Amino acid sequence: MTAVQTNGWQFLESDILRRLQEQEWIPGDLIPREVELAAEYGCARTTVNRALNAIANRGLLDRKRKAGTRVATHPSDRPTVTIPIIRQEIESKNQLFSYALITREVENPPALIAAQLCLGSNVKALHLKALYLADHRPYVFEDRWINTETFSEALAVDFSAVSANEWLVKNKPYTRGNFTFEAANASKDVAELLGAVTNDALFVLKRRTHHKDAVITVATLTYHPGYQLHTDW
Amino acid sequence: MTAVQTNGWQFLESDILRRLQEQEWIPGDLIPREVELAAEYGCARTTVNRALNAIANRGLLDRKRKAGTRVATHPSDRPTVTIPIIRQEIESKNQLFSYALITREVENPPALIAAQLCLGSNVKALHLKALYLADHRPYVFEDRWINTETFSEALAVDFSAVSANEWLVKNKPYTRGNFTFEAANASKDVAELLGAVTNDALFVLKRRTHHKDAVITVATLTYHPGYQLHTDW
DNA sequence: ATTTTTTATATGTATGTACATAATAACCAA
DNA sequence: TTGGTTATTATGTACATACATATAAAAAAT
Repeated sequence: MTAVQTNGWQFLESDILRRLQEQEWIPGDLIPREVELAAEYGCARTTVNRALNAIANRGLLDRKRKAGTRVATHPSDRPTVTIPIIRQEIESKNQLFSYALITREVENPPALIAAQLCLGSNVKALHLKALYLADHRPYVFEDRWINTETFSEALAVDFSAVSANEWLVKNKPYTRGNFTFEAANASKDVAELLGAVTNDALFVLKRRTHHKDAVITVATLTYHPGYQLHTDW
Repeated sequence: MTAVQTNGWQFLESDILRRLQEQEWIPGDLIPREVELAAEYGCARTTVNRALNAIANRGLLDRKRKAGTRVATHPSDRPTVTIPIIRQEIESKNQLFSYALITREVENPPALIAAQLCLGSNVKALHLKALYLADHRPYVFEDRWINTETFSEALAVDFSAVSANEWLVKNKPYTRGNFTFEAANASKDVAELLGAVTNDALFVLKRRTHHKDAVITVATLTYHPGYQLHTDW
């Protein structure tokens, strides 16, 4: 599947991965030292170092100074789930992307949201509800709160044309945060919006976005029935 | 939040990340060349190379020979969702892990499963159903098919004591495959097993595991109501 | 104008060397 | 034994250097 890399350190990487797969060394085992592998492969220790580090970054090797390099004992699956910008996700399926703002209010968030936004009580925030559509069919419903204390620019933006999702990506890139995936039964309101039946199981993605330690926004994305998030590893 | 790295290339990495966050360069921009950054920071080009590559691996920079290094234009969120071994996941919450095999049959899989296992029609496979418990409460229900053509050793294993999950990790480590996350309404049977109510929205994880291009197993993991998969990035 | 060829150049990779550092292992003292 | 000190050593990092390679941009040819 993966093309052969004739590179050097990349060849080394794939060759050592092969040896791991073939269980030449089993989990917990100490593999040969860098100098030994360098001799075996006829290359510099630097090159071995680079290859082993690449594998260790994937979590398949544990490396410690002086202790040597061991085969990881908990080879937990670490697939990288790429959560795309919604527009990109839809357009990559060759479907027409569209977006509809439902409500835009400046109001007091419920306590839980306020806590997540690190807001004091009785501080208002910007509350957006919007629907993203693929080929005019509901794709995902977004319920978003934006912290206007740390992020007052948002108040000046009319999110009817540009989605908060895209606007934020464009104006506050390179932020961090966290995600939660879960399943939830559709409420009557959400079911109506998504063309679902009340109580349908829906895939829900909650995200909280920071920018330099300040919480910018929390969003709950409720996907249409049947949505699947896919990943290889 | 992140500790300051005094390392060198790691300092460089975090400093360049900072400059990205502060939008010194915006998406699409060409950032200074390696030699220029090396001069600016007073280090070798090798060091800059390492730092920039680390950032590019995260997807925040796009690098091309001769073209230079640009700030990525689609900073899609790429959190690494670590899907732990179930035992580890439970024990890391300081809960008691237990496991119960429900059924173990060698039988003809339904067409869809047969296709996923790359099996011809009328070829039997090993079918396991099991329940994983945390503090004696149902945690996740596993419905697994194992390809006994590519993986005949499994037939000799009695999965009543060791879970297929753990046995596979131990005996066929370093495999690859793919995942699908979705939400599903609980069937009557599954609801009963998981202590849920029929129709409850449950988080479902489907995985297909390969070993050197041969499909080993497909598994559907249905989590207890309220389960959340969490990740930072 | 369009296509092809050439050139310049930024990143990619490899190596030898040197020193730093973490952590085991060996040693010694109580 | 137990506890603490020291020596050893495998990996971590940095640098100078050299050459490879993709490719954008310039030059030449059509």
